[in-house]
Amino acid sequence: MCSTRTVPTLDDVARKAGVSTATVSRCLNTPERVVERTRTRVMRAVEELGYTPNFGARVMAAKRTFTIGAIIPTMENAIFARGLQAFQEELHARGYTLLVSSTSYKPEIEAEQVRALVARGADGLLLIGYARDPEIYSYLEQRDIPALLAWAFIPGAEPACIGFDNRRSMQDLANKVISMGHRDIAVISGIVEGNDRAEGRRQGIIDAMVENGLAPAKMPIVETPYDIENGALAFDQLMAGEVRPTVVMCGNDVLAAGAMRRARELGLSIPGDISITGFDDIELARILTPTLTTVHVPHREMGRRAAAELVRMVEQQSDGLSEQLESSLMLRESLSDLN
Amino acid sequence: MCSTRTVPTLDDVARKAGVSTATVSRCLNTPERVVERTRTRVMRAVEELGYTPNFGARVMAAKRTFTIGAIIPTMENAIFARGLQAFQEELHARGYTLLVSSTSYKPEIEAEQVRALVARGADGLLLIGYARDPEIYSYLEQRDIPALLAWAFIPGAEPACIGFDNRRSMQDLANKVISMGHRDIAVISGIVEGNDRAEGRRQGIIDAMVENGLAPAKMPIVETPYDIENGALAFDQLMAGEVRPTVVMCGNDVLAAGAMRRARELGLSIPGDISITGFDDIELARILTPTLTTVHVPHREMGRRAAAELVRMVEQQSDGLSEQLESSLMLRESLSDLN
DNA sequence: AACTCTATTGTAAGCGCTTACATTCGATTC
DNA sequence: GAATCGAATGTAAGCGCTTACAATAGAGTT
Repeated sequence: MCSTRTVPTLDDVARKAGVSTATVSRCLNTPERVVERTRTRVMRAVEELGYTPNFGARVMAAKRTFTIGAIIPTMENAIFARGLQAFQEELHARGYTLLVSSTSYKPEIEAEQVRALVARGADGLLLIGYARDPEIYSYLEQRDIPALLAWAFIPGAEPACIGFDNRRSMQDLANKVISMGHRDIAVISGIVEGNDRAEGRRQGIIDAMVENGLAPAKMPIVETPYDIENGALAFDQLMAGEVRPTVVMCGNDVLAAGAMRRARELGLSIPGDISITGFDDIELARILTPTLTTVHVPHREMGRRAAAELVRMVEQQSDGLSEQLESSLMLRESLSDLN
Repeated sequence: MCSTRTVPTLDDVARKAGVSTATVSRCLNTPERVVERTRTRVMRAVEELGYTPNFGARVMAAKRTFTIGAIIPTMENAIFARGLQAFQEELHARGYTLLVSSTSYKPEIEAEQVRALVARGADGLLLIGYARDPEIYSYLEQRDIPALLAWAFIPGAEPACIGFDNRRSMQDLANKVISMGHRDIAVISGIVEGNDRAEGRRQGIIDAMVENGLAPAKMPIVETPYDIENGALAFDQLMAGEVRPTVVMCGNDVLAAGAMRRARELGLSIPGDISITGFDDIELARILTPTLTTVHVPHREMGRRAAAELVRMVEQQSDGLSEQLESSLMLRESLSDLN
């Protein structure tokens, strides 16, 4: 009750309970190896002192923390939020704590964050996508820290990944768009450098064009950071081009929302004057007017599975098993059928 | 290059550079106390070995981590995202690392997360709002860990807070609504228990009614967790009531988005048939159709200032100075003037 | 040249915990 | 009652780092 302002240690507990520090430690870590009578005595001392183990010391001595780290490009938009929430819930259910940190899409910060998390004792790491400084991978390998990649899928890749094929998914959507009679496609892509997901999505559109005998070289592409405002700006640029596209395919829903806002501001009707598509199927997609045609990604599922697999890796029950999830097309109002 | 699979320690570096461990430690922590010639030699050894300090050991010996922890109710919606991003950026600029963890709005998890973060060496903590188990506060006090509360403002409160007056802000909006001729107000509130912000906002509406001679007792209120789907459901409930409201005031923008979606699904025009208001002014508010009338909260500003103040507290330059930020009304299309 | 004094470096004692190994304790068996 | 054996507990050696204090080296002084 009275705050002594000095943090109790294992020793204090041991002294108070009249046992050795080893016994206290065992009560905390392997209670079944301590006889009930002593255990309750020790636990009472723990309670009364308000003792909490010193984590640093614990890590140093035991090398296990039950902490998983996740490094995401940004917390600012909803793309990762839902998957991460599921990831966290699943980890919690398995007795692990999640610590999250973000890079603001700056690759040079990522290495720093990885070190920070590892240094703070993360038993395993969740990273987004593949593209990153190879030193990060060798660092993790040297430290023997298991890592799992999410939001991407590349068969047979190392480290293991759980996600979907961004390229293929976007290609499916583009095929659909083309089948609906669209020929003049414009693209608002996320920044491709250092972002394999954005790259894959852009490439998927090109694949579809080639597949359908269209010339991808002429296709206008604006590359811009993922946020609403930039989506709007990019839309402006596209409208300033020579050929007015019949559809603007966006690298994600956030860009699409920005594009839609600007279209409306310019007095263009969607999908009457121009169609717009997104990617991710975040909640946004269903509350926009018109509702957004996009690619649905099973974020929660991905988060949950990633948690399960990463825990398995940390506990040495798996070397990292990649898993591909299926995305699906969500055809909604923002895409018109020209046929 | 060749991974030895054994992590180098201070000792290894010292041996390789032909100096004592103390000198290596000094090179890393107080380089100005080491003469240049030795320093470069040591640094080369560090490089070649790929040495990174063991954090646990460091914390244990030095008791400083340059880590700040933040515990937020959820990562899943955008309410905290922007402020947190700003918080993180500002911390980074000051040489601190941010670790985030979320409670999924479950109060009982919060204590656990606080311990987890403190145990992992957080020098200071950012928490959201006031309402929480008092034990958390006494725990932090005992450990002497500075904490700062954000997203709320209560003058003279302890610990210090940086935020805005939720109650007063919502009252301002409600006054505006009433001044536009609305008398039949319905409310979709967030869960009030354990959430002082939701509580304050709801209360602010009541204040305004009283102030304007309306009877708050008759006002229909639905209380529901903050998410789009629940906003939609709550809207249904409200529409099933006896008196059809002319306006639905929502506890935040996310609930408002859900309400708007459902209104549209029911064929109601906004604001023709019914007005809707939100709170927070997240990006969503401007891309909804119609655009959402809401209360603008300076999230980035709040994040930045919180970071600055918390660092000051951690570095003992402040005992925690509360700061009130101003919110402002954003009058947009979703609210109609009945006059 | 002998002597101060300061800047640099080294020595070694922890920080709080886990765990291998040693010891003790009881119960069981003969 | 002595011997045996497994379970419970204690002892103590680290884990990798920081830092107070001690030792040493150089630079100035006289």
